Amino acid sequence: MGIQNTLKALSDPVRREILNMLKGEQMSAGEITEKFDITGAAISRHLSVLKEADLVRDKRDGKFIIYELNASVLEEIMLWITELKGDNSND
Amino acid sequence: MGIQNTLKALSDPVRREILNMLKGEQMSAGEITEKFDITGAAISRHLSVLKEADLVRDKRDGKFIIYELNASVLEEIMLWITELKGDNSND
DNA sequence: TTAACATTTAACTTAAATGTTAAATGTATT
DNA sequence: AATACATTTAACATTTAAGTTAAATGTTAA
Repeated sequence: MGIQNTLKALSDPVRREILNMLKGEQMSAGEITEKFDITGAAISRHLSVLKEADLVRDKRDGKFIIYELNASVLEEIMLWITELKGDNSND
Repeated sequence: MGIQNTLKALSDPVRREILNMLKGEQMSAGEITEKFDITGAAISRHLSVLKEADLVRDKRDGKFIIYELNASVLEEIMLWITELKGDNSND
């Protein structure tokens, strides 16, 4: 994990869009794929990058694999940025 | 500009380290280079990526080119993350 | 157990990113 | 003006990332 994986995952626009789609609701890989103009295989790899970064969680539901957002990892990024900005009110 | 450039710039560990070094003080390209095990040319390109993303500003001082942090761009990232996390207290 | 469907994994291609060395640019010094 | 110094830019090699198609895996239903 770590900030490197997280920022790498966030640096791709398709992956950011996926995260945004998962904000409100859980979705299957197929539903996610429908929203893009790239193949399911490509989406699947994007999902695995997001999973690697722990930005999403997945679970199987019958034929489908359902993805949900895990935004808690982003706390670390917030912290890194906050420190960089010199807001050390919590040092 | 935009979130894409910013996150792309942040996704490299050398560039993040540069930003961290610039947190407290301004530094010349040469001083920055000294801290790494890669050539000045490589650092120079990293600096230009950071500049492109408006994460740093530069100015010439005689023979030297001095870099300083511009953390204000990170506000946008904070906002994006905040929205993703569903903290819509400011909608 | 076979067929159909959903998703992932593998093999491959292409494009982009990172590093190197060498040349170019700009400033200072003599 | 010539040399030295600081930095950037160009040309190139290597690695990494993102996409494609095809094969593999896992689940459901006939």
